[in-house]
Amino acid sequence: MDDDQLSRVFAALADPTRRDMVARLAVGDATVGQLADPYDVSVQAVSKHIKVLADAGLVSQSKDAQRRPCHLEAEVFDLMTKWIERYREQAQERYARLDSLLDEMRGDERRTDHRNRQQGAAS
Amino acid sequence: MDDDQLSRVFAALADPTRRDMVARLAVGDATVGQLADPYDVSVQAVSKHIKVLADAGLVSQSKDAQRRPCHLEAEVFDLMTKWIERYREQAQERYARLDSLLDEMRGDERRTDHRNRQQGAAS
DNA sequence: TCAGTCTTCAACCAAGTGGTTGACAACGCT
DNA sequence: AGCGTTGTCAACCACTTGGTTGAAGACTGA
Repeated sequence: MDDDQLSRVFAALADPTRRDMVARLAVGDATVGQLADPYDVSVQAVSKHIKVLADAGLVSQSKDAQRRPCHLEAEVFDLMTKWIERYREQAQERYARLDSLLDEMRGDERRTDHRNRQQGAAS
Repeated sequence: MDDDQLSRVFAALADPTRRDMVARLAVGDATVGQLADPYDVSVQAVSKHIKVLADAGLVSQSKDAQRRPCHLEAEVFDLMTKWIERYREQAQERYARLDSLLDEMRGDERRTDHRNRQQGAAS
């Protein structure tokens, strides 16, 4: 199921430390130790983070003696982008359609009224 | 600051049920009850899910008597897309740069740290 | 072979998450 | 006023998660 991977990818990127690592890896490959360096957490914790990223398919690891260089897999990003774009466009399209519809009937009551939304929690 | 919201957005979309709701809301606004209908979980659970989506800024709620119609906020998707695109492009760019570089020096070993990956195991 | 380096595995812990049920606030309808 | 509807809040529970420490596997180098 593709859905499952999508969940893993989103979950993986929900953590700021892991997003940071992705940013670091976008610059170039790095070993676990090199990735762990900037943070003051244990190497084991970083190793776990990498495992999460790898399970999501965002990162792959190769072997270099004891080292395990991490490499960013760019393709998986497409999976996300596709999902996002799909619903963003759909929503915006609907928005536009609605605008013209409201423009037409101006004052008629449809059972869906957008427009008067009011964000509750804004800090 | 912004980083925090990005975390919330990714975390919100890591749940398949919530992604499903976003898909549903992309078609048109819906009340909590309408959103809860397709799933066999309690309305309270759905209410919680919506709260998560709302906290992430993906959804807003308006008032219609007792009802709380949910509305998809398309703008926040851009935040994600921007983040994703940034690192995807960066990684792909690096990839291309590396390819031509390797093509040039074919076997020469540079001491520029991030160049020495072994990349033995591709899928 | 033996010490040192790099990484992962295993067990554990505090905090967070998705689910439940019960209570209740807010509202429309008789 | 009283009832049914809609949604949220609060407390609780099982499970996951991000962190820790300790041990061990895999490899290099003397």
